[in-house]
Amino acid sequence: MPADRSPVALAPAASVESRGERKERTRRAILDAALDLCEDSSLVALSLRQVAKRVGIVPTAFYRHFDSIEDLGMVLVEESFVSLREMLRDVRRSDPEYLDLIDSSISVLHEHVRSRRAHFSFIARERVAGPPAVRAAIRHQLDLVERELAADLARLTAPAAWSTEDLSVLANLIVTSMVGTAEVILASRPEAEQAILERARAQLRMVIVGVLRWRSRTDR
Amino acid sequence: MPADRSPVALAPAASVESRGERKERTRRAILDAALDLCEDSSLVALSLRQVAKRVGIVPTAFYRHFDSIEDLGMVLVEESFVSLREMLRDVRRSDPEYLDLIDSSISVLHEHVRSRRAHFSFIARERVAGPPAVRAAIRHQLDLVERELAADLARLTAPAAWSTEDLSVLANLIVTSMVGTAEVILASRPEAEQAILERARAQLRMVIVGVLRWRSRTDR
DNA sequence: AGTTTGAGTGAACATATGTTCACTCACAAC
DNA sequence: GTTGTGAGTGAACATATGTTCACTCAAACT
Repeated sequence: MPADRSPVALAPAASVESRGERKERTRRAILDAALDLCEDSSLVALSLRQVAKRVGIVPTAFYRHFDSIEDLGMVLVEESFVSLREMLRDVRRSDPEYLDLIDSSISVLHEHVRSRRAHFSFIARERVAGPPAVRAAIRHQLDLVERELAADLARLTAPAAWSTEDLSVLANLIVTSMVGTAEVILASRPEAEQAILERARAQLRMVIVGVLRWRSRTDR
Repeated sequence: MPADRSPVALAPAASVESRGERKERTRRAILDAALDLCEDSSLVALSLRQVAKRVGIVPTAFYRHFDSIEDLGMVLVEESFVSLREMLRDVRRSDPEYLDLIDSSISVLHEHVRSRRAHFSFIARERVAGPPAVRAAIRHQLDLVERELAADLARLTAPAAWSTEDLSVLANLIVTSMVGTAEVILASRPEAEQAILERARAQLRMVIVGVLRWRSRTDR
């Protein structure tokens, strides 16, 4: 009875596959199952046996791929931040179709949150609720992102007008509101999504334009 | 052997107590134990037996007070928002000692997060990681707070300058950044706290002053 | 005084969990 | 063709979990 009524199982099974390919396939299946299962709880409430059952393997086989659920979690952090960085890459390439960089950023965010929903949900959730090591890893990654953004901003603004501290604060602000917006999008019912996006745009506009004008008027 | 090496147990045991007083005491002990235990995981990873052991009662006695852990969680939501509203009350009474309302708000936030740490931690965590019903309850409460803040802001600003939609967006922005700041304070090591507070102040100043000036310059 | 009530007990259950161990047996290397 | 490796198996374990049931026994009510 390997047939279990699980919506997310192993894989469509490629015709012929090498030993390594097979292993990679179940590894992916484990990661996907974990990502999916912890979406309505948390990594800390996820059991090894749950994911094994979902994947369609025996619990012990789990150990061939990961030492523990926490170990699995650390891999998911890496993976999720690959998704997040892909998003940042798209944000940086300012879409010429949009006049406003802020509006296009929200669109890109929305698009990526939709297509990589599980990853963004994972970051938002485990950032505050995950096992300590996972929490720390996520915070570290977010700090890195923040620093990169500060460097980007330094290139975009007049060097004299902004101190590195100011840039750092601004970068932190933007990253924080980005995470917040992602959370709101994730929590929103699909039909309310457009309204929420419009609101997010208005908010980001308020903040960024406000901060920029504030800064340009301040002497120090 | 009722003596268990648990740092948070039942209570110092009042001299003579009525039946109802006794019940209330263990009820409180259960709430406190749950609040404390789920701090480094989540409600979804909290077991009935854990809290029973911590309190020093037998697992079945738990049912005399709550139907389930989730039921307990709903009570903790109510309780935590009492703490949050106490903070808001203190924020509204703008401390005459401080010139700047923003600075004083951050101080009040800091003070309350310290004294009611478990409650704020609970809200921040379960908001995204709790059981669905708990998540929904927290979101609902935050929406209420947001609406009240919008009403406050309406009283504080020129009626013509701000549309209700704008006020709503601004209120949302302030609540969001309040939650974010609380999270940062909760996660910070004590010795870095002052620096973090200074940064939070700078950030809130940027945002609020920026938004205000932005708005006053906009015609529509 | 006698009776009722209900917080807390203790045993028992079915089930879920992490982890171990010896095993199979298809693929890869020789 | 023989051999070895290592992903996946299946049984077994000790322990943790939610929930039940019949119980105690002191405070509260009559």
